[in-house]
Amino acid sequence: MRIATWNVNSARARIERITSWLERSDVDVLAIQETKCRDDQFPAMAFEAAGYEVAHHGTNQWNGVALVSRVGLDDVQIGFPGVPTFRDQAEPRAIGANCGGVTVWSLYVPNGRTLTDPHYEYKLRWLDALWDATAAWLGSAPGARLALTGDWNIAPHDEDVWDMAVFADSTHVSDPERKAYQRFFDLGLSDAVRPFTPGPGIYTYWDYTKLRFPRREGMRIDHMLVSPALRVTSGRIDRDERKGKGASDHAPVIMEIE
DNA sequence: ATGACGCACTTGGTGCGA
Repeated sequence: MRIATWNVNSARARIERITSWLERSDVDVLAIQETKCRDDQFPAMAFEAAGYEVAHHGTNQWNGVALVSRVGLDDVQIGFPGVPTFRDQAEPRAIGANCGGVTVWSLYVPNGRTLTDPHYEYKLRWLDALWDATAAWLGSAPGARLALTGDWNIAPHDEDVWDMAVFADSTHVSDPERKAYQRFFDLGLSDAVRPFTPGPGIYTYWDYTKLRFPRREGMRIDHMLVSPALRVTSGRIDRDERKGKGASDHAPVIMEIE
């Protein structure tokens, strides 16, 4: 089974590019982040015409997550237990479902903005709550087939950004964020894609500004974490999809599992 | 070549992104 995750930066603005990529890439399940629309605005029919079932969770122009699958889409969960709020608002940042026997989550971790912004504290709370939920899932079902995929908004190691000096005192590379991410490995999860795409210089996101993409100045912040029951046979980052007019600023990340 | 931000919105300035 082939599973992918992709922050598309608006589902509506990029729907033709997304469905074209899906068919070309022979992907069974795609976890989407930043759909930037309400449920009634999500272009579900375009996915259905391509043979995929659709589950979307979006409330306004911000955030928004979806799962599309051609191997089943059952037991859809909107948010995870204990998902935190920001300024008393529940944001659409997590959707999960059973896709062909694998519980796949599409996750859009809060950005954090700056180290002193309330959004940063929210980001850490959000990650802790996701960890608690994951620990509970794996605690009750140690053999669970689980994939936590999405835009984690964390560069786990220094080599996951092109220049650490540029990110001094920025989010995405701070110790608390990296520790919050590393804790997931304590649960037995592993990075499905990194063994197949060793760095340095391997990224999943490039800023639209300052010629970051052609200069190969990016960040590795989109990750797929999998439970021990999943055997991963390959992984890749589709850098070509970042090329050309109308690209998202993130590239799709793909894994193949048995 | 892979090229100089893009998307959304009670729409034209502002919020957000990383």
